Amino acid sequence: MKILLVDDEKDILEFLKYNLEKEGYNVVTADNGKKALEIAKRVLPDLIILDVMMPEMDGISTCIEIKKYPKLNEALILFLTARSEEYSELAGFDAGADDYVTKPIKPKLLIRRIKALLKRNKKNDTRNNIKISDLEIEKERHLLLYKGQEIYLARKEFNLLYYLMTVPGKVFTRQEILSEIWRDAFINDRTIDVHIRRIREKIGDHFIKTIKGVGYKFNI
Amino acid sequence: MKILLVDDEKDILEFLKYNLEKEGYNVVTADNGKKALEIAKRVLPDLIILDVMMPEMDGISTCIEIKKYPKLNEALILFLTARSEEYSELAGFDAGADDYVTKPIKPKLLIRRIKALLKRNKKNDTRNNIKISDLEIEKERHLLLYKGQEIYLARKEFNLLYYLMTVPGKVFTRQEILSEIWRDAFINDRTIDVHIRRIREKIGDHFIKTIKGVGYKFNI
DNA sequence: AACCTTTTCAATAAAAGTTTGAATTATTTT
DNA sequence: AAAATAATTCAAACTTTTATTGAAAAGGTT
Repeated sequence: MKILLVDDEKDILEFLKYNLEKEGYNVVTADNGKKALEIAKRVLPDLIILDVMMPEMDGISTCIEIKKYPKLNEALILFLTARSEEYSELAGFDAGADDYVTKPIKPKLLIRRIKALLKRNKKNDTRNNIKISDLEIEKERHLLLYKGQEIYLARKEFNLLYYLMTVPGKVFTRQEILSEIWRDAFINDRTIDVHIRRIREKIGDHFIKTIKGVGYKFNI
Repeated sequence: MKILLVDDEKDILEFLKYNLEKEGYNVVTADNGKKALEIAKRVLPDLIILDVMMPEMDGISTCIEIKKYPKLNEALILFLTARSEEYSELAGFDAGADDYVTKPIKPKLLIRRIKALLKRNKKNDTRNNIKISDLEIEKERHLLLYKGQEIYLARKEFNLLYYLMTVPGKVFTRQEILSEIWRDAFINDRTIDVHIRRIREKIGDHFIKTIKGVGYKFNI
């Protein structure tokens, strides 16, 4: 989870960076709006934390600029505002903010808000999509793309491949596969083989590797 | 995101306020139509949730009054209605409602609807029109244009197609379709098929794709 | 009330997806 | 190398899901 943190005060930048990284977030910083924009375009952060009050380009203008970039359109925006700047709340939401936190910032509160934001957004997130080399799977659209080509997979096939791809390289035992894809149904062991074969027929043999006596894995 | 919540019952007011704030919304409340109007003018909420049944000024009248204020024109309106008040659905939409939820209110459902509303409004802000290749749907005019040709769809058909088109490519499960289009009615599963068929009859087969065992999607 | 449209239901047909067992092949163990 | 174990393949059998239909019910209009 990548966060871009933008504030003109070095102290705040450091302080927040420290606290966010402690939580396991991947943090990059910028000390003005222009740099923020540059970095954002390159890094494509999931969340951008913007101080509203900044010299030159303020947070709101920065936000508006950011929103002009299609690739950054999905990024969440969180504003930091001083208590007094009431106006900014409104202007900020107009500019496309998803939340705001007032200064002085309490790290715990900020982190709680961030978590809430990310959670709220999880569904529309591309985390449901998995791309490994030239194979891409989009859960929501029930779509498998191999070299850009759409390939249709039946439900069980789709779920099975998706499952294997969630942790590429990991060997999934038959037992694991069974309890994830078939839940509590009792099925013949051959059924898994057959589904694996079907998938292989469609995407080729090299993606799914059999580890005899152990299970199957998605080859990286 | 600011929400104005209007209901004459204190309990409901509190209950909903609590649930909405837990979701991170900014909630103000009013216990009658007049106060609601005053507060709305001052606060300019993004969404106003109105109980239809209220003493003095009911929800629909309040809605009409609200809509008279240009600054509040963009505010989304969601009605709370008792199951029995059949009339209110139509009257509500006429008054400018964007959605309604029937009592007794399940907070989770309400929140889902709110999210859908806010999202819908953010994305296709141009009056809820969707255009995909040569198919164009105009919500407000209840109009479907295929290659410029007007095609008439019955209400359920229209809503269903519209729903599928809100997120082109996404597979909507029967469950999702049911809870969006039929809300809390109990209908036979085949009913969905029948509506899909009727839509296909009118616009051709290639637009709506069946993903067996999963649901339907609007093909991009 | 008569008429028309829309929506739903229920029965059947069709299609697609899933599972199985037997024969075969591959791999590991003894 | 033979035996044992595990995986693959195939086609047939089976299940589930969706499509289609016509008729009935519900809603709305004139």
